[in-house]
Amino acid sequence: MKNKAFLSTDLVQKKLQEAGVQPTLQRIAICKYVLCEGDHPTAEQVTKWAEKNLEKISQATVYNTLNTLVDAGLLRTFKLPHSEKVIYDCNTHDHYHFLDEASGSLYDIEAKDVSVEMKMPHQFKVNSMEIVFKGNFKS
Amino acid sequence: MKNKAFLSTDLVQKKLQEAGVQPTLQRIAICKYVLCEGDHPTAEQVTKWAEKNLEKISQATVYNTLNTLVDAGLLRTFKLPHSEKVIYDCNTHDHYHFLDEASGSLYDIEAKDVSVEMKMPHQFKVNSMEIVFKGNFKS
DNA sequence: AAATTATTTAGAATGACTCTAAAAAGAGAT
DNA sequence: ATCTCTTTTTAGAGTCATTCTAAATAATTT
Repeated sequence: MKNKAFLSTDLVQKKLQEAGVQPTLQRIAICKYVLCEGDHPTAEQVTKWAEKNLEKISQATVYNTLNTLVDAGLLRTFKLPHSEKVIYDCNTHDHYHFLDEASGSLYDIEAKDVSVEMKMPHQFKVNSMEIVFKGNFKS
Repeated sequence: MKNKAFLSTDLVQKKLQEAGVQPTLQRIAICKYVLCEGDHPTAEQVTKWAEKNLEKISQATVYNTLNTLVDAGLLRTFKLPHSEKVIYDCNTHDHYHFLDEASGSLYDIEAKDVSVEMKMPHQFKVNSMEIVFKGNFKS
């Protein structure tokens, strides 16, 4: 399911610069995780990973960096009903989510694979939708 | 849009008893608001209303009462992406929501008025969906 | 290398909500 | 009504994810 290419330091650096973000040590490291390895991580998971993979990093930097990446359009955020924690998503295309209720795992569902028909009063002009499918994933 | 019947004290009391909840003064009052007058209120809005309509009420009682009503099945809760606050919904039937992005107003969308077609891999067994439509409501 | 600007950091602050333990209110039996 | 026993209510402390603050550090420009 998770199918992300490894990104070299150079490539991450380039990505950051293209997005107008100064590629600092901390940002490059966090990007390597959230843009590749990480699968819908929370700030807590990013912090745990960063503490293992960097000499030293502060909680605040993790949040600062994630917010910077969101502002730069490299990440998106959302929350699920069952948790207070923000989830960071490197898939910035139009898509929805499937939550496996047994494991808590999240899967991306492409917008093109879902069609929604609405017979609602014409006063409602819909610009966008957020959909969370919940159920069981059987591999 | 808001189309709720007035509920007398007696009726509220009966509703609470049927749900197995002791009808105290505070609970009856809060029910009158959340089951009738209130439109997708937050705890903050319930507190504000309660402070005007009761001699005295504590923040904790508002939360206790709302949680009791949720446990009793008289209310549902959810959150919207743009706010940290829990929203209390007296519509406990299967339904979705429409958020008017200009005003922040919420409208119920009946599940029967929406049909969702999914062409997703068969490993996904969907049990339920949460949908938030966002756009403009033009009355 | 000095000056200017941007980033990182520790720790305090925030905000919505929950917990704690004591006071008050109800319910039931006598 | 009165005495238990249980349930609610309450004020205030606590929690948890996240943001803010202001000082230290690093990077970039001059």
